[in-house]
Amino acid sequence: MESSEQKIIDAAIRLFAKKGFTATSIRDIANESGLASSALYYYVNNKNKLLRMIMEKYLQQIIDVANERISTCTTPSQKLQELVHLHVELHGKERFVALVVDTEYRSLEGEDRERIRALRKEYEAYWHNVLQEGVKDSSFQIQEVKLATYALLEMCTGVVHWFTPNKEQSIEQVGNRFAEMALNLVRYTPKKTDM
Amino acid sequence: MESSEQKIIDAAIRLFAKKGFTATSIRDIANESGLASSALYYYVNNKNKLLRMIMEKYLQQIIDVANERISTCTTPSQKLQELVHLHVELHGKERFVALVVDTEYRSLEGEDRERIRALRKEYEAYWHNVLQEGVKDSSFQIQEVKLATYALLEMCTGVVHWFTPNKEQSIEQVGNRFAEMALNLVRYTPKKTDM
DNA sequence: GTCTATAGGAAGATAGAC
DNA sequence: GTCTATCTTCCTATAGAC
Repeated sequence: MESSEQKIIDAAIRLFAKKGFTATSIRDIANESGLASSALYYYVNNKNKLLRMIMEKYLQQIIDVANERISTCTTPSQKLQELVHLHVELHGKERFVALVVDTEYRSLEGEDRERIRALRKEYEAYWHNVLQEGVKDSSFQIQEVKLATYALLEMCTGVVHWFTPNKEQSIEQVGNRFAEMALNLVRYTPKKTDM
Repeated sequence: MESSEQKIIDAAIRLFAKKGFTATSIRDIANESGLASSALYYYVNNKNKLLRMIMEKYLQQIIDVANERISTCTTPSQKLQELVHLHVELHGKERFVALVVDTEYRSLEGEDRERIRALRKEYEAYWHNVLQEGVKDSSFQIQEVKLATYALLEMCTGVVHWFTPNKEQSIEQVGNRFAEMALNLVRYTPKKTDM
């Protein structure tokens, strides 16, 4: 049994992803979730808070999982592969919410915007630190860590724009290929102690 | 002396990039370009045609330049570097219009959408073909050309999301680094005849 | 070409009944 | 919790004067 609140959130994610935040009206969300438009205000302060709530939950989730996955790894190359797999698979499996998080930042204002910005920075720091670590122990050869961070993040985020679930290729397979490409990009060379 | 039509287009690009297509009203564009809102309809059928016009012009431009640049190259690695430079620099220099082209596809409908889709496919084909060529002559080692195409395109397009003009790093320098990373990603190994 | 004025509809949000 | 009804504001687009 799904709660009305969950129905509203799910409907909002679908519609925000398809039409965009601004193009989606409160009435649209109400229709999609089978309620009157006024009923939404029982659960949500306003449309902007609904967007913030969706983005915040998703970002907190990916941060938590990233943290957990990395903590079990010993080498930078393992960590990078974990990050790529997580990011790619989440963007392939939860495409709607990922699309909303990636494209609707500009629809936020003031405090909401700052909060989401902070979470993004926090997540990006994981990637940056892993690359830095790999440069320090010479398993990666990167000219500019910041540029490589952006390049890798954008490459993996982009999955959301072209991947559609199909039987020819699973998102896990895409994750494998992307992890390989990521290691190539940072010029990974295994250390003797890794083998 | 700038024409009213050009003022309208420039204002629309700025506003679409900043607030998004749907969140930008005809009145916003009119204010930004110093005209009454009704004056816009003298030049433009409606808001949707304005978006199509902007996207079409930009895409046709990048296709034409890509075609021209590639035609003077002899090896796949040269071609790939040219494509990366062009894409990165255009996304760094014309950030507003690039952002509109990259994020407002979903605001198009019907024939407009199909037209822009066709142009995107046409442009992506250049990248795909260059990678395929490199695989054939063994200068690139790629597992799946299609995935590598998407990875590279998204990585280069992403520049628009984080680059801001500054004196520490020019967009040309970013282009150089990205070209290096692209060659790493495809496992480029120079052939004897290249040297 | 550009204006003022306005038609006609849809938006976000609230009031108050049940 | 959920509804119907409604307020106010903003939207796209057009009419018609200059």
